[in-house]
Amino acid sequence: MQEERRLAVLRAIVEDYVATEEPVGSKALVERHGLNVSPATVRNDMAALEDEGYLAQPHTSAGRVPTDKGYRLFVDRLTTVKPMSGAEKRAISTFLDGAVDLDDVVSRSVRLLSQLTRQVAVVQYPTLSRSTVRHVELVALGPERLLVVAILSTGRVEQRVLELDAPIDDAQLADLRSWVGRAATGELISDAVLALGLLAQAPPGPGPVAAVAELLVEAMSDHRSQERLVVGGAANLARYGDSFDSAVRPLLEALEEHVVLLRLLGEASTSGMVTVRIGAEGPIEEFASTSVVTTGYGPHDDALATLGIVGPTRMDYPGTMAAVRAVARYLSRILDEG
Amino acid sequence: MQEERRLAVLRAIVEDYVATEEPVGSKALVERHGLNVSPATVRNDMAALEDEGYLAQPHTSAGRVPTDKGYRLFVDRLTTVKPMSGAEKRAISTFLDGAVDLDDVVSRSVRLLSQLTRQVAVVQYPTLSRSTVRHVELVALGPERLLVVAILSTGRVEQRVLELDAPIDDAQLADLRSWVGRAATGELISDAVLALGLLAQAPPGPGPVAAVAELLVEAMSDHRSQERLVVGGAANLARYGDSFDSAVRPLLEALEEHVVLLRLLGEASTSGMVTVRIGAEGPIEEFASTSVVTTGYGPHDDALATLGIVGPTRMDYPGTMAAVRAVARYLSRILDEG
DNA sequence: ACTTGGCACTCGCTCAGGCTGAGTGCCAGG
DNA sequence: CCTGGCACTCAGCCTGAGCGAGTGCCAAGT
Repeated sequence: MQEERRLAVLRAIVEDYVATEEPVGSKALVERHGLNVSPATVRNDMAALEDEGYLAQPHTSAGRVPTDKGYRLFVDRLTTVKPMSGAEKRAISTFLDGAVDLDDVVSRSVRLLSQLTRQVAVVQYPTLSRSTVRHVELVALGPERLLVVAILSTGRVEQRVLELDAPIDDAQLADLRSWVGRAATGELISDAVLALGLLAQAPPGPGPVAAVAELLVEAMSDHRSQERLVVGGAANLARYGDSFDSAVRPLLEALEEHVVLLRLLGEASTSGMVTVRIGAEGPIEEFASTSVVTTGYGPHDDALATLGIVGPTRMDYPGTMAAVRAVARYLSRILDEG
Repeated sequence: MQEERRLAVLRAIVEDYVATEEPVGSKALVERHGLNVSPATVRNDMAALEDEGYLAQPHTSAGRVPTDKGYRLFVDRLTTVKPMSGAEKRAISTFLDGAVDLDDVVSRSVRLLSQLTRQVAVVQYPTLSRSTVRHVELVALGPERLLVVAILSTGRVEQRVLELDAPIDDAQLADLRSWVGRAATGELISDAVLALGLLAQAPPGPGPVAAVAELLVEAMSDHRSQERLVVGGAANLARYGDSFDSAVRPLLEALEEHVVLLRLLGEASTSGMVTVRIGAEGPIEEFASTSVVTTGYGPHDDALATLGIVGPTRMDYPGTMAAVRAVARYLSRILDEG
């Protein structure tokens, strides 16, 4: 079947181009891959693939290069997921198991991912929606100033200073403390927020409860932590040897704009699956000439947050996807335990 | 006096080279600056300066370029500090005044500094040595697990989980809490550590006090926060147009190695003064072809931490030094208030 | 003792022209 | 539908010439 062979040709071209970074010609193709046809045949196939938009020629009389559409087809239909090697698996687990707290876990993940893929890695902090409230502490900083500290099961600590309308004495504070503690401790954040809301509106509640509750809602709602993310391996951008000033600079700038990055990650946050966004498929123009490989992660295979890499469209998709998936899985497992 | 003119020539060469990025010749020099001598005279001076090691020639018949030694002399003797413009001052204060907490202050400072200097900015988190303990909270997570939370006057919260040797009951915990609170609350960190140390060794102290004290020492000692720093404006590295792969990549890598950066900042942390390390003057080879402009900052003009920029040796030293100093001052003032 | 104009020399940079070779498209035959 | 052959294209590389900015040195002027 010639259709099948064409796909094989496309696959071969993608693989060669990714490896050599040079337009690949018909002759080299049949030599390097075991295609049992002549270069002329391959040329015909190439011409057809070009007509359909999967390939392009940088110049007349140069080899072919995959287009974004070509990569898309490659990723969708021609990729066989290559499993991580045993050594790699071991490296991942030893690398991540040494982490001591959430910050450490995240920063290790970024480093790991960027080293594994040799691309720029981005890891979003896990949201708190699934974590529970371990403890809420109220500390009087002054007669009308209250420090509210919420300790969450992920090890994260959220804190706010609250200005009260009226002074509060020790007894009231103790009452407030025990009420809030009973309402929130051990609960899921969403439940704690709910309970505090009820508490604030119930008649026996003293004045500040409403304010405290509101503050907790704000502190615990995902904003803060969901906004946080870590970028690593920017040095890998240096491999964009050719188009530097034009390509790398805006990318570096975009990578420091965490808001943009969050949008990028948010775009395609499906759980379980690895998502690949190739070239201009996404809405963010700074990343129009890159590909983004992401996946969700979180305890219980519940996608709390997203992690992934940014790299040139010309990248090793199977390997990268495998690495992204593997890191996400290990990370999820660690969150499960912690 | 010809010695004076030579210095003027050196200054002019540095200024021109910084502006144009091209070796500067004798003719262009006398034209652009108001030197009332002929090109030939300037050539003689240049030759002399080259003999003394302040200038170098990229090629036999090209203009002159300052050497590291030349920049050194320029910075030490030829720099007139250019004050920030009113607009710049206003920009700085409005930019920094909007910050809501310490993290925000630091990240805004980095952005500001990198935009002002168009270089890579590095800001170290302020150490805690001058801050006081606002509150210490002990929370029982289980019979033998204790969460220790220290709230510091900077707004920073340090927390650790402590595994006890023996179970502790509520009464003991309350005792411990009040002892620790009395010993530490309101004190400078160093004093608190001292007091806790005494408490731990005193006969009436219950078992865990020693452990708690030790933990607090560790948590409050500068390690954690002093290790933290933020880097921004890496995109400015893209202006290293020429030597890219060779120069930028290792730099980007080094910038992610915070340990290395801390060493770099620590090297020259004098308070008040702006320190300039040019080229290979420092011990870190990754930065041998860059200059580092740093200064200390902190409340009460007390250098708690260091901040600065990393850029090519060919940089606008007066402007950069002014910007670094200005940001450090505003930052110090903000820490004073907060 | 400096400064200056003049002059010969160096050498990196740019541009045009020619060659090479990889790669293509097409066609006719199997 | 595949294949071998053939003419054609064109990017990349090399080369050589010419240009011009810049230098170093020297002899003359102040």
